Amino acid sequence: MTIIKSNEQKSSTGRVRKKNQSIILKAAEQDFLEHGFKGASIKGIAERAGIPRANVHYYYKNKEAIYSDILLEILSLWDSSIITSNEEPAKVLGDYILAKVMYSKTNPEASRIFAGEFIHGAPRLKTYLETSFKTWIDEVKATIEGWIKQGKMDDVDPLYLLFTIWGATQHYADFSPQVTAAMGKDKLTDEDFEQVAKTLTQIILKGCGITK
Amino acid sequence: MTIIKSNEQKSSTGRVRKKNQSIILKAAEQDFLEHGFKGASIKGIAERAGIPRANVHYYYKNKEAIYSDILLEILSLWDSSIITSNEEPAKVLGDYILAKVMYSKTNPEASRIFAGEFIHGAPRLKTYLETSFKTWIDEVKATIEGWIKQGKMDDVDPLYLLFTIWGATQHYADFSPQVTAAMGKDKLTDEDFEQVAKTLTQIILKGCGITK
DNA sequence: TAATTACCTGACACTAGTGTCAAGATAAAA
DNA sequence: TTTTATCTTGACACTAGTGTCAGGTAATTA
Repeated sequence: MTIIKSNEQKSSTGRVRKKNQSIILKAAEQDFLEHGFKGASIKGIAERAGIPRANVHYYYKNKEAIYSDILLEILSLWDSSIITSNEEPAKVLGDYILAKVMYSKTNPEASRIFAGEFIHGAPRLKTYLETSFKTWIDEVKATIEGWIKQGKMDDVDPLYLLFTIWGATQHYADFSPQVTAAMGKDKLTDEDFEQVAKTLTQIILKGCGITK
Repeated sequence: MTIIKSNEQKSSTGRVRKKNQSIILKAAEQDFLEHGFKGASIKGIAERAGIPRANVHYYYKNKEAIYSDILLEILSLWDSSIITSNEEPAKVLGDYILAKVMYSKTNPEASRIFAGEFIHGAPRLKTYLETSFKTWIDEVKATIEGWIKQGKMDDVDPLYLLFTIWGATQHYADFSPQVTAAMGKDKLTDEDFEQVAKTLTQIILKGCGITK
């Protein structure tokens, strides 16, 4: 399997197909989340989805095909929060941090599946990392380097800055049990997430010497 | 399985036992790393270790028992980097960030297994999170709150600060394929890690208003 | 060096999971 | 309302993985 292409559905009007695929994908996401790719099973997914296993096989050749569909959707979501270069650093980075925190709040499952992929060596993301990801990175890097040259912020390695933002924001989704244990609550509230974004923005902007 | 206690070896002089357990654990760590807990198999571990499966069963009742041993060792490592309260914030936090970055460099496998545990809901860490972890957190929280009261740093939620440090430092181990892809190299060098620690310390200390 | 204890492993009897297929049921199009 | 394409599912024939045990071999200890 090599991401990028997928969704090679048997041509059809869809409808029943669409509904069932969605049920299967939802069940699969849960199973992958709990057990990881290797640990998840079509059997388990079928049971969770409440349909016979053979029916899952009717829509998806195998586990890889299901996972591929899920990963593809996650990637499109992940990429979409883009840094635009026309605004001031404070605005751009602030927006980006907020978007990332909200992503952790709204799509913790996606974040975790994505993280799991990296933890296990990202065997299915090689091409993605070499293509669209690399392009995106290079653009952002150039933008930030521009800011530094213009004296709009301290001389901070753009990549380390990005990694810091990613690590700090994704942490709330990926390490959720640790976070909630530390905070002594079952679940973070909307206000908690807002506060996280605010604090993080404050630390990082100030830490990079961005005043305005 | 409920962490905390383990290592209930059949009493013995050890030696052959010790050697073999170490071989098994090393192989198991790799297998867990690649496939996650559920995805790893005793069969796979035995093959990787180069011994018959029945021999693995001689030392370990089942997969849980192996995993338990590994997790226990990781936890002891993780806890050990402690924040001491007698020094100035700049020194304490700087040391802590450095220690965390170096942990990511030296023990990426441990970091990833630990992360995997959280991603999959941390079913085996519940007691840990409620006991030693919680105690540690509360102490550190008090220390940082003390610094804030003394005006040694900005009013930043201690927990959010900690999460930021964890997320940012662990990122280099847990998301290693993403990091290397972004940086365009196969592996981070010692200098890279030093630079990471330096940059991170700079951002976070300055970001929290710690000047000295 | 004999006796005891620790270690090793092939073989067995499972359970879990996979992928395919044929025959029927539903839905859509003609 | 046929006819045709889509969908459904039990059943089959696998492969992968588990845990135990008996009868050995190698180490230790007396």
